[in-house]
Amino acid sequence: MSKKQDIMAATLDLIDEEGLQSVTFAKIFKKANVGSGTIYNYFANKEELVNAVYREARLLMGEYLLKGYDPEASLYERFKCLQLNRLKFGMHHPKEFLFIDSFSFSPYISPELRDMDDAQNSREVILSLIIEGQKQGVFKEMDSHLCHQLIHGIISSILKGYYVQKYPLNEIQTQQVLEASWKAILV
Amino acid sequence: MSKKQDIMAATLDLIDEEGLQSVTFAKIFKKANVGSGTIYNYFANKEELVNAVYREARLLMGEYLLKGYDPEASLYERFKCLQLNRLKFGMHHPKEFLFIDSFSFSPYISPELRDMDDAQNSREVILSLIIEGQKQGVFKEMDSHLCHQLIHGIISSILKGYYVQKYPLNEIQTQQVLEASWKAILV
Amino acid sequence: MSKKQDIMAATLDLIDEEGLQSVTFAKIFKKANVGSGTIYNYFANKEELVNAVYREARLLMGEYLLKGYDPEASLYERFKCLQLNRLKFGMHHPKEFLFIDSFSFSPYISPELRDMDDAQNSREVILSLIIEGQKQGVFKEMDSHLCHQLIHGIISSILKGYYVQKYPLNEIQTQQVLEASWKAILV
Amino acid sequence: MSKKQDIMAATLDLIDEEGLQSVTFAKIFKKANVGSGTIYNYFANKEELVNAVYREARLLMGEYLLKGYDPEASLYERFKCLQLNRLKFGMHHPKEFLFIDSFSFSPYISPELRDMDDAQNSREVILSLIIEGQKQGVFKEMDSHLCHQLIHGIISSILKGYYVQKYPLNEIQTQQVLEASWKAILV
DNA sequence: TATGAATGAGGCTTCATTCAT
DNA sequence: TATGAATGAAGCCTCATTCAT
Repeated sequence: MSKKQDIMAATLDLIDEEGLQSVTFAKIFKKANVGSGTIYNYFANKEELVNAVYREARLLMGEYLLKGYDPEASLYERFKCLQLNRLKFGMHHPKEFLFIDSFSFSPYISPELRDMDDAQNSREVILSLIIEGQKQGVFKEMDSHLCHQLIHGIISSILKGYYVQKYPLNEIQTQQVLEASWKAILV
Repeated sequence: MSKKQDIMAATLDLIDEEGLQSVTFAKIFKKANVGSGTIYNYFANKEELVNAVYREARLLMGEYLLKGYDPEASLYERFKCLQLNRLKFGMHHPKEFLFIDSFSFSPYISPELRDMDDAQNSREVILSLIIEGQKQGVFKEMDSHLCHQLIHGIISSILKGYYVQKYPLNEIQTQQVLEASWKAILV
Repeated sequence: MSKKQDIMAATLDLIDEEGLQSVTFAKIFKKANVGSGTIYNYFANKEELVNAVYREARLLMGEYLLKGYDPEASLYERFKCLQLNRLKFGMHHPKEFLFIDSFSFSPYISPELRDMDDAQNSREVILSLIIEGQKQGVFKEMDSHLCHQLIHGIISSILKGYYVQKYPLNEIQTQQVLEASWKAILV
Repeated sequence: MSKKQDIMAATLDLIDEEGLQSVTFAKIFKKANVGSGTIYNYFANKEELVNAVYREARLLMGEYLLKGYDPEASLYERFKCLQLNRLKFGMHHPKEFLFIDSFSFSPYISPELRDMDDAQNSREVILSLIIEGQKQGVFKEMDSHLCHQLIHGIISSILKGYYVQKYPLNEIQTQQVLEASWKAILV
């Protein structure tokens, strides 16, 4: 692994372990096993480092969200695929998920980055699906962004409870969550 | 207003405006109009101050959540009351809501405080209501904490979108959100 | 002496001893016997500190240059007074003189400060005197700024040689220098 | 041009543009178009580099000062030649002149180097000339080093004013300056 | 109780220097 | 000889905290 990747991985680990506010360069250098000046060969300052870590996490998530998405499948199948992908992403990449969730609206993250297109523009896919479902009379008529926020929020919230081990998230709970988010927006 | 309250109010304002990570004592002193030593008459250190602000916000929320709650009302009425109270609290106290939401799982907040009982123990009320609904066969059988997290998460997520003005939250949207959270957990 | 004055005195001493480029905060704090943060109660940063030291030195010099100046005295008396004052200032305040001489054109000193009026505007007095002498046909006709630079430069140069003990500067040498600068610009 | 010369030229340019205190190796490497390690093939460290640049400037000046010097010419002619050479050197090699002037008494330059003999020992020539003039009763009796410093100082000072465009230095001003320095030391 | 000058540990960053290629 | 990624000592500066008033 390159020094640059070492540094970024150590940064994400530390953010997850202690929160961004307590991540210092000293901790990063120690964990990444690099000299204190090495980071400046790759990042102009701390903010750029954090933004780079954020960008990488977003790219990873963007890839993940559309895994196995079949535009020809039924509305229900497509909905479940998107929601499951998001849930699985959070379960398999907790550090990335929490970092994105916490800092998307932090002043530490530059606005352009926050609004970056995910790898394959998953947001657009989900919004289209919502509008399609509403046109078919399957989903309740409401502001599409409100609807998006709603089903997205269910996944986020469930993941946060899972992280602190409020409950397990096995196959059965996973299905319950997907069902709940589907039913929430039905007519 | 007492100096203590001045300090706590200034702290919450600053956290809301700039994020906890960039709140310094110097800014608090300036905004609260007190001398730099004054705080130590009330709080042993910065962590205690932040925890006190957190505790106050939680107490305020706890009060709010059970406003107008009638234990004799129907399951549906009681559910709607609790969800609406949470939503209204977030709308009327955005600083408090966001602070609680962001820092409930932060290492900055002591664990005992995070798990504190609200003023009138609103969490217990909600959990009881969930279990009651499940026993009646109205709510789907699932882990009650999962269920709680689910309906709580819908409100939180909707509020965050509202704060960044993704959509309005008038009477009609409010009803849609309450309906969605109700339908999400029906059998 | 106040902390602020301690800091400024230590800074000037260090500049004299080691040159501005090697003056570090650590050295200043040690020599001034103050904590490392104390300086920021008085100066926003290192540049402001150095500029403040420069301003003080300029004010001191400005006062000195017009000491005992009698506008009614003869041209020769007035010329000697100004030149002697400059020489005496350099002999009695070598640190201030060298600092001003070295850094007046350094980017470290802000342009407004460099062009500040001395206490009683000694530069104007000298220039007037030069022009007056030229009108009387005593001084050679030449650009007044060139003439000013010439007689000023003699003093500066003589002082620098004195500082490194190339020669003594007793009463006799002093008179020789004043005579030389007077004769240099006669018709 | 060799890499070594590239490095030295870049260093002198940068010292002239920004002052020694802000010249970093990174800037030198960039301007000289060499790799960051290359310098260490030629100079053990930064101080040696700066001293080498200083030595080169001094050699260049030493050569210049005795250009066209005719030991057989009259005292006046020889004096004018030496003074004019110094003035012309400063006008044609401002970077070298200022660097020498600023750092001759800086702790950055090693004492041996500061007192180095110029290529053809111009200092000795000037001192001899002064003593000769005094013996002839043309120059005023005074410490020869004081006298040397005096006429040298006039040239230095005039050049510094010229660099900041206080006045032009055409044929007429040049002659005025030479005359002034001659008259300054006459009996 | 209220103040704010003083403190110093620790933060981020720079930059001369090394060393493997 | 030429390179530049890596280094870490040391620089400047911030800020929570103390203490004399």
